Amino acid sequence: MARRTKAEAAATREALLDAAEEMFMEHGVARTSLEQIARHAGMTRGAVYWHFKNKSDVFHAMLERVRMPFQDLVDEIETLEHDVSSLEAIRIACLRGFSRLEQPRYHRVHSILIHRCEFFSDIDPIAMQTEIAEECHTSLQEHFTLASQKGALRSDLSASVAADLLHATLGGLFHEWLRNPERFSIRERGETLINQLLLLMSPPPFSASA
Amino acid sequence: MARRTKAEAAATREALLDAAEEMFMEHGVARTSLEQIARHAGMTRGAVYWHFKNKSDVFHAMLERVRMPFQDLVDEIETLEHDVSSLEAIRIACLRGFSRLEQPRYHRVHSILIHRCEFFSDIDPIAMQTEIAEECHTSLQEHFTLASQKGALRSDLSASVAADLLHATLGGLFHEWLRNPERFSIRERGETLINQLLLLMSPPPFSASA
DNA sequence: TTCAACATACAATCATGCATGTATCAATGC
DNA sequence: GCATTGATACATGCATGATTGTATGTTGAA
Repeated sequence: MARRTKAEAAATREALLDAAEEMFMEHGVARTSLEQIARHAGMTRGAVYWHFKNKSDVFHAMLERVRMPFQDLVDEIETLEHDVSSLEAIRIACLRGFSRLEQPRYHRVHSILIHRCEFFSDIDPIAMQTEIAEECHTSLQEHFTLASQKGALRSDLSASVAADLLHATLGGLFHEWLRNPERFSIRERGETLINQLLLLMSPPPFSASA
Repeated sequence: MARRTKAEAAATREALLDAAEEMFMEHGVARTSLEQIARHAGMTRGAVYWHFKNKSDVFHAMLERVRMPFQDLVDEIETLEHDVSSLEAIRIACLRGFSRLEQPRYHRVHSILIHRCEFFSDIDPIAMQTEIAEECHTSLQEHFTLASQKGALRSDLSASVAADLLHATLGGLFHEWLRNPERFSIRERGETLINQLLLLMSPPPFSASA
């Protein structure tokens, strides 16, 4: 085989990334060779080196296919429905996030990023995780601050601590689920936990808060 | 050099494990060769292959040096001080755990387990993480059940959900800290979060609970 | 006819496992 | 008390296999 049409070339690129996903997932990034990826996609290493610089480049490209900033999830909701409270927006954004995570591709790539790769050459998964976490944390911070100003938080709970708490809970749930996704649905347990936590954070129904 | 005394041999074994810790931490498990470990300990691969079967064996031995079941932390407290409430025991156990994590060796080994190793040959870090997490979760479950029976929980909060919540929070905090340990003290932020969360979980001071 | 999109071939680098050395400690015999 | 001996605690050397990067083919589309 040789020169294909542009569309075909793009298709093999995607196929290579699909293959990389599956092999990374199954054997880990370090123990997956470019040969394995190529063969699993029905190609040779030549194709890989044509489309990508090296393994790191494949990895980056793979990650690029799944990005979901937390803020985007919130924005989406706020443009969709205008009159939701701050806490409710956060709540729904979390649920949306859970749903996305259960999609195979998102699930797999995050699992690879968290559990199946060490840093190698010019890739630093910790930095990537940090970036994702930070974006989420900042967004939570802002929305809890807003919620606090609106009196939607218990008076003995600061916006900052509330953000830290929810962020930690989300992170913990995320990791717990990624470790053994078949044990429970992150949508279901996630909803339970978030509902409960936000309920605990809300001001008591009949009590004058400061 | 050749045959040393037993004590000396044991010392080189420890030195090899120390070296392994540092190299794993710095370069990741997969990218660390036994040669590197040996050299960093001032030995050759001969010493490594004498004391250990292979890299997996080194890894296992390294992990064996840091074990801290959550239940042990609780037991320790309950034998130390008798009349602490269930929630208070949980609280103190968490704080103890945070303190241990800040010790360099615990910190390093957990960081390696979480961030610096993929599965390889007969080692499955995910299974190990699961084991640790499960032990902690079970223990929390029991203690929250006890607390609930004693009326130490809000009436609208089940022991099961409470355990899940705290467990998720602990896990999230743990991962967040491990990612960037220099950003904050897990003891300090941990204490703040746990205090706040347990406070939210406690029954309101003047209100008849069912 | 040219160049994009691959396949193939090749050299070089490592890491691993084992086989084999070797020096010293410790026990034993005398 | 001392020589002998055997096993211990390593060091060294070698063969093997796996991967990587690149250089060089090859074919079909435009």
